[in-house]
Amino acid sequence: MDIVEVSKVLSNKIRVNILDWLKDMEANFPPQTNVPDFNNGVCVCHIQDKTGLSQSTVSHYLTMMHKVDLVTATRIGKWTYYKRNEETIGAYINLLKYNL
Amino acid sequence: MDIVEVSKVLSNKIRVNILDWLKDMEANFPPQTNVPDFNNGVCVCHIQDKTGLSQSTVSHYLTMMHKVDLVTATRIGKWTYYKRNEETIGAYINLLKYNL
DNA sequence: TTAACAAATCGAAATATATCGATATTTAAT
DNA sequence: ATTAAATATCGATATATTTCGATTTGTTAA
Repeated sequence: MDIVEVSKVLSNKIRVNILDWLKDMEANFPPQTNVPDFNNGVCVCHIQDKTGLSQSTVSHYLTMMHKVDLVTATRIGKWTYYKRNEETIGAYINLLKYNL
Repeated sequence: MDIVEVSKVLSNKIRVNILDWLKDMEANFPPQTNVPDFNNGVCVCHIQDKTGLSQSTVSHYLTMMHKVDLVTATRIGKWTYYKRNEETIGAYINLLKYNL
C-alpha cells in the first residue's frame, strides 16, 4: 500500500463522500431490488444518483477506489456492487500512524 | 481540518518524503550552522538539497504543507526553519480513524 | 439470437497541479 | 547605503486529473 496512491484517491470530495455514504448503506441508499440485502454493497447506479455525476465518471471513481483496494467490487448479474473494504481502510490508517 | 486538502498535500512522493525526513532531522540533514540545534526544524536550503528540486518548487511545497499545518515555519534571520507539526499530524490520523 | 440494460472503457476538452527560471522581498553583513 | 544571501512569489509551460458523451463489453430477458 502506498500513501501517495491512496491520498490521490482521497483528494477528491466526492470520492470521500462515497466512502462515507457506504458506512451506512441502509441509511444512504434506496433499498435493494435485485439482491436481498446490502451484503455485497451498493450498485453503481445508486451511487451515481447520489453524486449527480455522469455514469462514466462514477464508474471511473469506483474503479480507482477499487484499484487501491479501498472498496471491493462484486458483479452480480448486470450489476456491480461496491462496498467499503474495512481491512484496507484500517491498514491505511495504521500505515499513516507509523509512517507519516 | 479537511481530509481532501490534507490528502492533496500527501499525494506527492517528495512531500511525503520531506515529512519522513523531518522525523529524524539529525540523521537526515547536515548539522545546523546558524542555530544551535534542530529545535525549530530544518532550513529550506537543506531540504532543497535533499530533494534535488528547484528552490521555488521546494518553497512552494513547504508553503502548502504549512497551509494545512502539517509543518510549522519559523523565520530566524535569513532562514526559515520547517519542522513537523505532530499535533496536526496526529489530529489528521484521528480524523481519518473516525471519519474515513 | 436479439434487444435492452448496467457498467466499463475510450477519446476529448476543461481545469488543476508540477515545476522551472526570473523577479521580489526580507534580513544581515560590509 | 549597498551588496549579498535565503526565501517567497510570479508567470509560463508541461503534465495530470476531472469530467463528459460516445462506444464497447458483459449479462439477462424476450
